[in-house]
Amino acid sequence: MSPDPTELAGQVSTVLRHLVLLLRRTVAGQPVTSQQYGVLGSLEQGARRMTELAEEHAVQLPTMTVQINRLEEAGLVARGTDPADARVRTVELTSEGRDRLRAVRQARITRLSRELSALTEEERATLAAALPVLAKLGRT
Amino acid sequence: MSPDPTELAGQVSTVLRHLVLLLRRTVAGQPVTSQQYGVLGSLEQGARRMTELAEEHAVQLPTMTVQINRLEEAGLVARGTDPADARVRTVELTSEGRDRLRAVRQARITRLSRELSALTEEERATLAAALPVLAKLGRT
DNA sequence: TTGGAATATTAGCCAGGCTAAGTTAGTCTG
DNA sequence: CAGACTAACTTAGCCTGGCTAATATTCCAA
Repeated sequence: MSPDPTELAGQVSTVLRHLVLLLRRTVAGQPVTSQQYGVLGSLEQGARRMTELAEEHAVQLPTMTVQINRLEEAGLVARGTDPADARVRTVELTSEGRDRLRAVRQARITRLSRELSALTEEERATLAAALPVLAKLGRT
Repeated sequence: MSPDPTELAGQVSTVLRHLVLLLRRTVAGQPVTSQQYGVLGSLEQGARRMTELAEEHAVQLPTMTVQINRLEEAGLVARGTDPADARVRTVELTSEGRDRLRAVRQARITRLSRELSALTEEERATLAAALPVLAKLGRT
């Protein structure tokens, strides 16, 4: 009813605050942290190089190095090399990493589904309609 | 068109990932961190006690103690006492803290407004309609 | 009046950011 | 083709922001 950008921005801020707190509660104490989960997700389609991962996660390269170190120690990913360029290190899922990714994703979707089941059909439709709009934000 | 909870959950996950990354980019390098901003926001209506703040931010008490220490050192909040109970410490905004809060909030809303202006009127309406639904999530 | 509960703080740990500096490998130029 | 620059990554050292466990203090109730 009131698509004035400034007023809407205030409302979005409020809801965002709610969602951020919700996420924090949801994420605490999982078998992988949400950052690790995100990185594992990036590897699902195959090996990636460090720079790609860092860029995709909006993080500096050294930060990603540390993340991958931890995932490697945990046996969830393995480093490799690029035969065409000896400078680049590749990273890929181990089978254990793939299993873990699947399990965590399943748990997340289950939890979210439960939340969404508590909504009415109409509310879900409203939410579904808004998703493409949310996906557009920040692409500017 | 497809408000099946499980399928919707998958889509929500994807969008959530996008929004989290967007937030991270947006928040980096601000004059106060987003946590500090959140705490300052909690103090806007007046003094609060430590336990209240910790609960509201879904954080353990020691974590809040450290946060408040930093904000106090920065001169943005001041600790006080409750005359009725000597165990409790209260926290309130200094005038500098209030100014800072206002400025950061203004900057955030401006940035968000700019994002939202790039959408069509219809997209904004769709988004506005979904906000109450998003606000309901996690209240289960 | 004493013992347990409530409120905070301190100390010490870990994850996850950052920059600066170092290493190794590719590339380009004179 | 040698030397310099660039690119890809890692290491080191710092900060924020979580956590638990241990400590003061203060309150309250038996």
